[in-house]
Formats: sequence, C-alpha cells, structure tokens
Amino acid sequence: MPTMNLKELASKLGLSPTTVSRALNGYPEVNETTRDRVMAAAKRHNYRPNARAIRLATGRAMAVGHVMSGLTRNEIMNPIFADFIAGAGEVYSQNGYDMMLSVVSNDSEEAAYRDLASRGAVDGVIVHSVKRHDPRIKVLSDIGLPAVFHGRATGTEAAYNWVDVNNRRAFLRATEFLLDLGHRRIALVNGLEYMDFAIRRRTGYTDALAARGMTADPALMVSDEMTELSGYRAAAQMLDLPDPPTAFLAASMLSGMGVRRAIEARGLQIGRDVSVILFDDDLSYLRNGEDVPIFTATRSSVRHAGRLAAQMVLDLIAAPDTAPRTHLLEAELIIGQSTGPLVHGGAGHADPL
Amino acid sequence: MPTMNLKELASKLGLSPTTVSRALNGYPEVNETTRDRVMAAAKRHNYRPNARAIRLATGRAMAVGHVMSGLTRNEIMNPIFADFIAGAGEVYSQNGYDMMLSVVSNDSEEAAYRDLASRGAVDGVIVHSVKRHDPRIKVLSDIGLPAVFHGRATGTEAAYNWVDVNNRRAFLRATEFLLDLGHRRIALVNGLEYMDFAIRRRTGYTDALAARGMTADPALMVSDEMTELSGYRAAAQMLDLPDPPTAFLAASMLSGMGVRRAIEARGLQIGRDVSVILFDDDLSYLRNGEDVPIFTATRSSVRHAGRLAAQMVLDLIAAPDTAPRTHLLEAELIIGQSTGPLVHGGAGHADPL
DNA sequence: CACAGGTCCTAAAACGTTTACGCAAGCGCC
DNA sequence: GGCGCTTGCGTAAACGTTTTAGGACCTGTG
Repeated sequence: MPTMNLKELASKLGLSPTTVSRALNGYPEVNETTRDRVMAAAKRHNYRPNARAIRLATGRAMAVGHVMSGLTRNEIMNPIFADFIAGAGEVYSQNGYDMMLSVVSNDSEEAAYRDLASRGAVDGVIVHSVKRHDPRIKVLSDIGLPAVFHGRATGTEAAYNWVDVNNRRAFLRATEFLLDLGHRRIALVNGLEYMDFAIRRRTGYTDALAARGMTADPALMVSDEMTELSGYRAAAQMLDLPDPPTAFLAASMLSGMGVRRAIEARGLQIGRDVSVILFDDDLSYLRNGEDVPIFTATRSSVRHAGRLAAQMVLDLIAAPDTAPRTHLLEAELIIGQSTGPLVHGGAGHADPL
Repeated sequence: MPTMNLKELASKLGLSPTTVSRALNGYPEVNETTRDRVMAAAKRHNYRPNARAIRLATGRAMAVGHVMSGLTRNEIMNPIFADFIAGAGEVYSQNGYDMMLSVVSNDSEEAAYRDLASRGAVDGVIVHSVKRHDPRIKVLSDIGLPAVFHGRATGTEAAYNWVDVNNRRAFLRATEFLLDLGHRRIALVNGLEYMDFAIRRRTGYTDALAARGMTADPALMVSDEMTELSGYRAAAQMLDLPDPPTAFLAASMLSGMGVRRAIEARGLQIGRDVSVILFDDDLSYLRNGEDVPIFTATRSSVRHAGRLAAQMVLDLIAAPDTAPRTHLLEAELIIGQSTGPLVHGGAGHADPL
C-alpha cells in the first residue's frame, strides 16, 4: 500500500469518489456524519490527495514561480534573495501553494517565464531585482501571467503590480539626519545604478542636499557592487581626499562593513570621527547587532517584503482582472552607534588648536 | 488561442495525438519526414506540452524538493542556502526538472517531507544543514523518498546518500599550515557544534595539534553562530588574554571578517602580527577578494556542491535501488595575505628587546 | 501465393482528481 | 396526492498527456 488514492479510499468506505472528494474539500452537499467518517478514514490511512491529479483536474498549478538569474560568473547574486524567498515561502505554505524556483542564465530569463507559463507549471510569478526600464514588465504583461515585481522600474509607463521600499525617502531622511548633525561632506556609497533602488536612493540623497541649497560632490558619490571590499575601497579612497567626507551613506550591511573598516584603518572612530548610515535589509545572517543596533540604519525587512509580494500574487491569481496593486513600504530610521554630531577638525586631520 | 494542446495540434496536422507525442519525444517508430512536420508545427504554434498532464500521465513529478526551515525568529538562516540552491537549480534546468522549495517552521520539517512525498509533488529531495544524529535520515529512509544530504551526520550508522566537504581535513591542513609558520597559540572560532561540519572541523584542528604533541587550549576555542559580530567578540576576548593567540581559524567569511576587525582594532596588522585562515564557501556575494584572495582560506564552492548533490538525486531517481552514494569534496588551501610566520613578541605585546 | 517481419500510424485506456448533471428519497404545503 | 424544494449521494465526463494494444500496409522470402 504505497499510496492510498481516492478511489480506493472510497471503496473502503462504500462511497463514491465524488462524495469522498466533496467531504474532504468541505463542500456542503454531504451529510456531516458521513463527512466525519470520511475524514476519519482519510486520517487513518493517511490519505493525501495526489497533487499532480489535482493540478490537472482543476487546471491550476497551485504554484508560484521565482526565477533566479544572474549566473554568469562575474555577476553577483542577490544576497537578499534567500530572505525574500523565505518570507514568500511562508505565505505559500499557509495557503497550500508551492514555490517553484527556476535557475537560469542571465539571457534566458525571459524564456524561463514563457516556459513556466506555457507549460502551465505556475499560476503566477514574482520578479526579482527590478532594473530601470525593466523589459520583463512588458514580457509578463504580454504573456498574461499574474506577476508581482519586487521593486519599481523607473522609466516604465505601463502599470504593473509591485512591492517596494520607499528608497528615495529612506535616503532622504538619512541624509537629513546627517545634515542635522552638522555634516556637510556626506558620501554616498551606492549600489550599481542600473538597479532601480540605487537610482532612487541617489535621488533621495541629492534631493535632501538640494533642499538645503547644497549640491552633491561627484567625488563623494560611488556606484558599485554592494560588497565589503567595494565599500572598503570606496571609503578608503574618499577618506584620503584632501577634503574627506565626515559621514557616509552605504547601500547595504556589507558595503557598510567595508566603509567601517576603511574608517577604522585610519585610526578614526566610527560614530565619533566619522558617521555611517546604511540600508539594512534585516537579513537573518547579517544582523545589525543583536539587541541594540550597531549601525544607524534605514531598515526594512526584505523578508516582510517577500510575504507581502507573495500575498499579492495570490490575490492576483484569485482575481486576475483587478487593477494593478502596489505596496510601498517605509523604511524605519533606527539609531545606532555609528552616527554622531560633526566634530570640527574633521576626519583624519588632527586639528592643531 | 491561449494554450495550444496536443489534441489540437494533432488535428491541425491530420495526425493522431499519439503520433505527435511520439514525434516530439523522439520515439523511433515515427517517420522522419512526419517528425519534421510535427516539430515544425509545434514550433510554429509554440506548443509546449502541459506539465501538469505530463506529471499525471507519467506518474513522475519531474521535480526535486528542498525544504528551508529554521524560521523561528532567533535562529539564523543558512547563508549558504542561496548559493547551494543556485548550483542545484542549474542541474535541474539542464535536465528538465523543476525545483520545489518548501519554507516551513523548524518543528514541521519532518511533516513537510512526508507531505511532499505523499502528495507526489516531488520525486526526491535534498536535505540541508545536516546535524549530528540527524533524525531526518531515518525519516526519509522510512518514507522511501530518494534523498541526498548536504553534509554527513556524525553518530548515524545507517547508510545514506551525501555530498560533503572534507571539513576535518580542511581544518587539519589549515592548522598544520599555521603550525609550520611557527604559530603555537592558534584559536578556533567555530560554528555551532550541533552542526556536523563544525564538529569535524574541530576534530581536524585538535588532531593536527595532537600530531605535534600539543593539546588545544579550551580558552582558544569558541563555538557560536557564524556572524561578523560573533567572530569579532570571540577574537576580541581572546586577544585580550594574557597569552593571546597569534593565529585564528575562522569558520566562515563573515566570522573571519569579525576576527579581522578585532585584530585591526588593536592596532595589529593581519598577516604580520596575527594570522587568520577561514573557511571560504565561495559565496557569490561574499567573495574573498577579486583576482587575488585576501584571506588565506580553505575553499570549497558550495555552489559546486549543489550541482553535485542535484546530479546525485537525479541519478537516484533514475535508479532508486542502487547502493548509497557519497561524494567527499576536498577543500583547497589558498594562500592569501592574512597569514605569515610567527613574529616573536606575539600579538599586541611589544617586545622590549 | 502465403507469410513473416518491418514500418508507420491509430484507438483507447490509463493517470487521480474535480465537477456538471442527475436522481431518489423525504418533507412540507396547498 | 401531486408539486416543488432540499438533502445526500452517485455517474460519468472532463483535464492533457503517455502508453498499451493493435492494425493496415508494404516488402521480401520461401
């Protein structure tokens, strides 16, 4: 008796498969006492309806697809992927859906979506790492597959479903916070600016400066991969300028850690001599301290974003022809030990009072 | 014409569904010219056979399951998960398999496997984060679902399929390397020792010491989560000992980065005053330098392990009743800039020659 | 000429569910 | 007592493939 199926269970009960199916799925047209009998028997023989048959019979895949691309050797994988997936997966599990992950090379991501759709392997997808003018928006709209984008695409006019953090506002607030502390030379260690969120963060930064009649110094703006090494190099170079920054905005925990290292390597103390604010995605393996945050940060849980996006795609699957939905999350500004008021004399230049 | 199906395609061609199916699937009993006709028509109408129907008809799920657990708030997610998944996914894609990811709470992982199996949602699974005496080995053996474990389980006598790195040998070699450089006070900043790999690494470390007639100093051994902060704290505490270590073995890039910070915070130079070797899983977002490695490290690509495990589970699905397979990977010892010969005077204690 | 053995194709039965439709019994009501 | 409604169940047809069992037609051979 490897796998009990509906027909067999029905015959054991002296009922038709129909009635058993209806009993298990909570349909009203079945006597409560028979329903109990069926339920009990199903539990006793630990019957679980075959997922493959359900999918065929109902015409629904009961699955959501996630495509993971960017596998060409020199391109970095998205470090937030795992946490986002974890959040989304929670929601799928709770709703009886499966998560289907496709790993493809960078140039065949579009084909992957078409494939998932035409094979009927998923009922919807979530799209990761949205870029400016992202072509995947049009592709998925053409395919007609319910899709939720994690991030917005600057330069796209068409409407689409997205979940995003207010990246502009996060970095606007962070910049204002530093300005209020007296800092004037504020550096931006940004992510690669074909990524949409990086563009918006820079806008927040420049807008905050502009609001005080200031303009960003190109020498204090860097855009690169968000690694520790990259953050270190950017900060090291800037700190060696004749007029170095007194504060940094870093795009991630990792780049912020690199910035910290460059600062400390110069004998400067973070939070006193140089301030640092970073964007904290609240990744489970890159916690910003334990009880009390170490870095002052704009924080927004990417896992929570995953949950929201998953719920959105499930809603979309249930009601496909509704108007596009959007969900803009606000990052919180949490105060850690990495920021402080501007001290005169600035970074690394001992002031000969 | 939303989705073209086999019957419709067959009628367009004036053939039976059987013949079309056989033509597309490369069966020999079909004329080559008709096969070409079928192929062309399939491409023209971009027909893709419905995955749900295939799965039901063949009785195979054409999918492999991965269960992601450890979602209770205070437990850390496995940072290597994404890279491992990426490697495995490559192999699935190439072989026409799908990857099914289940995200469940820690205490329902066993139920998740039973569920995947009895619903017929997957043909096999890969099990992550193997622990000592791992109960999942017995569970999956009872279920009778092909399973490959990423890691071995110390204390389990039953045979099972696994892919693992030779963690003991990696840390044995690393310790020997440090001993050869003259270091005698070598600290171990290990991962949590209910994880199997952490146990084996400690064994490698103590064995190397024992081979030279030395014994490990408990004050120089720490076992904790593999975060930057945890690495920093462990190293900071040890460096403040009256007889501090002159070299560190760290369990991951992140903990190694924490160790580095503690070293540099004391004005010591890594590679000159204090040596560090870490275990580098070659994660795509935590690269150990770009062209030239920064840390001396024992390196083994977890992505490659993912590929091997995936191939193994596919082989197992194809031939379920073969003897258990195992694959032990050797980590390479790569020389970076974080190690050097012991300088007399030791860490942080200026030698008054 | 009969027959064996390819070659190429079709009809129909799987696979295990869901669901449209139908039907019998029971009940209340005029 | 006939009519309509409700309750509880069964029959059978889907869903879109694969696969089993054949069958028609040709070709070569004795």
